[in-house]
Amino acid sequence: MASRYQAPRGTQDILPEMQPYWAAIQQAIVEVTALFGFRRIDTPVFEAAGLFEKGSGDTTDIVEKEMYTFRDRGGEDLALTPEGTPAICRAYLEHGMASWPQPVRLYTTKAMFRYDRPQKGRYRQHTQFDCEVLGSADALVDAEVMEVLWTLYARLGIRGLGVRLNSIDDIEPRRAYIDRLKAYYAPHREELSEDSQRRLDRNPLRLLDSKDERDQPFKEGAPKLVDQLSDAAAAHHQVVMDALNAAGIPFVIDPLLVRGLDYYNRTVFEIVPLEDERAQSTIGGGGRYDGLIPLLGGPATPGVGFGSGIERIILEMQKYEVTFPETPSTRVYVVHRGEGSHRAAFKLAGELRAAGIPAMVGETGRSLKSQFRGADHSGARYALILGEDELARGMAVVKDLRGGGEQTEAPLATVAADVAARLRGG
RNA sequence: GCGAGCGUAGCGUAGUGGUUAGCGCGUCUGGAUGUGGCCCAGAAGAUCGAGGGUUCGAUCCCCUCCGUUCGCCCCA
Repeated sequence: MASRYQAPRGTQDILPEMQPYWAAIQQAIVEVTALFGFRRIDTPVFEAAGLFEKGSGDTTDIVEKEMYTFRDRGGEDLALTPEGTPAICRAYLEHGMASWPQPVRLYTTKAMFRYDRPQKGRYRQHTQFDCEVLGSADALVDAEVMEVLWTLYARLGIRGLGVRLNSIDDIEPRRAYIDRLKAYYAPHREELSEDSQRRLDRNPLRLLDSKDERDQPFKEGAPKLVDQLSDAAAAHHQVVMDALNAAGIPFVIDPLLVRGLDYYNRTVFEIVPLEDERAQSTIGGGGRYDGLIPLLGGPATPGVGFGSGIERIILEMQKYEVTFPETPSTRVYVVHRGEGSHRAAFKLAGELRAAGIPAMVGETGRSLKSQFRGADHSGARYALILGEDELARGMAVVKDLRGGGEQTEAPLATVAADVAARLRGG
């Protein structure tokens, strides 16, 4: 270990070689959101802890087990943002966006923090692309946000994805369903796994999602929410499916898809790599949350949106061997040697940059050989040589680093313009 | 939070209960004193993840911790 310090568990440095992925994704996000009429918003890295306790649900894993909370010097209870939706809803209310033309379409990319056991594709700090549409109850919008993600992934060269879709009805009818579900499982409580016994009390919908052997016998006979939706939710669900079909987005209904946040109603979805056994491979997921803004103290305002993890998007891109050509770190490399050459080299590099040409100067005092190696590694097209001889004559040598390395001379006063012209000419 | 695997220079790796822990890539320097990419040579770079224990002696055995990977939970 090179240092006694290392990046905190579950965090990572994004090194220069990985930056092209981030830049490409950022660029694609800008373009795709523009196609759908979204506007960017940025919210703070931390918020009042209560926003998530109230909004996300204080019995959800994200809030109960994974939230980074702290009390600041003024005694405020704050939390590093664990998920984006409540923060954007808070901003919607705070800035009176209800008086904007509805619906309001917002997106952001920002760091999210969850205190969880790290694995590949699961980090304590990860970056999420988030889209939210506030003020529309239209089922078409549910399909539309899925299409945003679908379009983005396609642009980035990710293939082999599928949408898992479900409807978990509205709050009231869901309550009735949960009662039926509990009634179904109650007689078998003792036969269930410990996890599922806990779920029976805390989050019964999760029972259907159990992977434990002991729970399997009961899953089949359990009532499925999606099969007995309220009329309104069923109609909504049908429109979502129709729209997805119309858009040519393949999906499967997954009656077991529940998602871990309390505020969802009706549509929930995840986008997953089809042939991936990994537990944490979901690259995007979201749903409708008509009850969230009222929960935060706002007026009845429907909403739908999603989050998608940039780190996981990159893993998928790498799986499909999406790569980026190495970009040269400079165009012109100024090699210099001898008494006072550093002044001329520095001045020349400045002239080049003023002309819009990336330029670097070799390390003072290093051998020409070493400086030329640096020029080679930099990917520069031209090396300019300022040695004792050249300076004495007021000249600079221009060496073409491509091909045979042919050299010509030009006056110091005009060499920058000369090289600029040659670069423009190709 | 639970279970399991892994942890040797920047990266990839070899190796052994006991003299200076090897190799490749990369980095730096040089190849008669002003020139890159190939080649050659040399150098730097590792308290063998950290701490403790067993032992005459541990990188190699045991424990704890840290990190990472896989599964569970959950999620992006």
